[in-house]
Amino acid sequence: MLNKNDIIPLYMQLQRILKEDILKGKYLQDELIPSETQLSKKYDITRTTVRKAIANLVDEGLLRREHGKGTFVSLRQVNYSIWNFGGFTDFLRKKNKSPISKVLEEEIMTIKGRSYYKIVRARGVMEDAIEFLTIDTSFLPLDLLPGIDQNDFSTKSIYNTIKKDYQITPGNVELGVYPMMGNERTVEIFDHDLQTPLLNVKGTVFSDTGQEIEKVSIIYSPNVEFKMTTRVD
Amino acid sequence: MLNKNDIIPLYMQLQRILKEDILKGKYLQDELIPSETQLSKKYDITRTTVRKAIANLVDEGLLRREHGKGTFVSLRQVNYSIWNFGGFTDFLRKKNKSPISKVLEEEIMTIKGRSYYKIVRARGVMEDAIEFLTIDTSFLPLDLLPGIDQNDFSTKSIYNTIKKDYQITPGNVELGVYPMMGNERTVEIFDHDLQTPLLNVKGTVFSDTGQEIEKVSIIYSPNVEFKMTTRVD
DNA sequence: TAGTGGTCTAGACCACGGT
DNA sequence: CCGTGGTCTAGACCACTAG
Repeated sequence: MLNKNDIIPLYMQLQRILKEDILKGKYLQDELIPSETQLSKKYDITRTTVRKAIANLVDEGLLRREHGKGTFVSLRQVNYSIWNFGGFTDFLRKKNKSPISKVLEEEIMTIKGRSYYKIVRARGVMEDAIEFLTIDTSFLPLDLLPGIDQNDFSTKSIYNTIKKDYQITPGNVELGVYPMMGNERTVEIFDHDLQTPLLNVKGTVFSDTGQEIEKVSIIYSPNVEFKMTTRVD
Repeated sequence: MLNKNDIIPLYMQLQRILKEDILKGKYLQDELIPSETQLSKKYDITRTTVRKAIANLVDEGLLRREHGKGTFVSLRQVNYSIWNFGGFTDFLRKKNKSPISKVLEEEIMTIKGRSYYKIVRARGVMEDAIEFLTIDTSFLPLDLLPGIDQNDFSTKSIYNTIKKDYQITPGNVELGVYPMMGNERTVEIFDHDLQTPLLNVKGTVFSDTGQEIEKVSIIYSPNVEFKMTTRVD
């Protein structure tokens, strides 16, 4: 039952109950869950509130609605629309996901006489299991960001660290999109078929003063969609 | 204003209006849009309906809500659209190249009760030899663009024809980028290795009145770079 | 025809942010 | 304090699906 005096909104409480029921197997894949009307009576809340709970679970990819038929369990792979760079952590937090980073490599290296901190991370979400969504390789110039290599970026956001500790704000990004074949590492991390081509986005992030803050290469999991909106004239 | 008798839901109509206002620059980055109450009064609909429109735009990443403050434009706008979206012919002309189009397929077909003119073209440049850069598949709705199938698009630009003959101006474009493997056709046209993955951009072009003008799928040659500039905040 | 989800109204009270 | 967004109620009518 729901607690109407709880700080937690009713739709969230219901959402949690439904999610647990689904994950516990009370409702099986492609099975109907109770109708909106039934749920609103059972929990003594309005249909509007039930709909909000269900809408969120549809967004999360746990449920699927079919007009005139009902609401079905639909445990498909989640497709995340990622069309931006800077906000991976924030993007997932807004969706009530728990972002995860795993550091794969770290190195100080010199390119063309300039010293860089190179860090490779697998990034994803923690749900029932860990699902990795991207593999990010970053090159951060040590002259501009001294000591940046002393951070633990398995828990912190690189962008927030640059903003807070160095008072540098990322601005323009130049990026290119390239197709690539998977390799041993991507197969291991994304658990995809070796034949599946992947997307690789390479970019340079500049501060508003025009300084090069970061060079980055992002390999996207096949489960991620790369979408955007723009204009032509 | 909104049309309460339209088949299109009110929240969608409002959503479209707000989206266009944002993309056209009526509201600038980090600027407040009118409050939910103001919008509900202006368009004579309830706050619930306004909220649904805004919620969708927040999901799309065009808006950001802040409790107690208001709703802000939060747009990571792509400044430079893909170089051949909407401007392939003009783009090449400006570079003193000779654009070439070869029609591969043409067909009138019906999708979900709507009639479309489907045209597949290989597009490229004529230098010493012909070099094809993209394979474009366009679906043009015949109810909106009657007689569009009577043109010879091996010499004319689809966009210019739409602008001049139908007085419709392309505006927003929603697009997704996907990696794909080559096939017999791409190998023949681009003369690439079958193992090479390619980029496929799929998009929908809308007019400024929100009508769907074209669905398009573009396969890029390995010789083409897909680049753009954007911003993070 | 009965039941489902899809949309919408006209209210209400609350929590948050800035004055 | 007032205006903002966040939640919720108790209805209503519609469009779709299936028996």
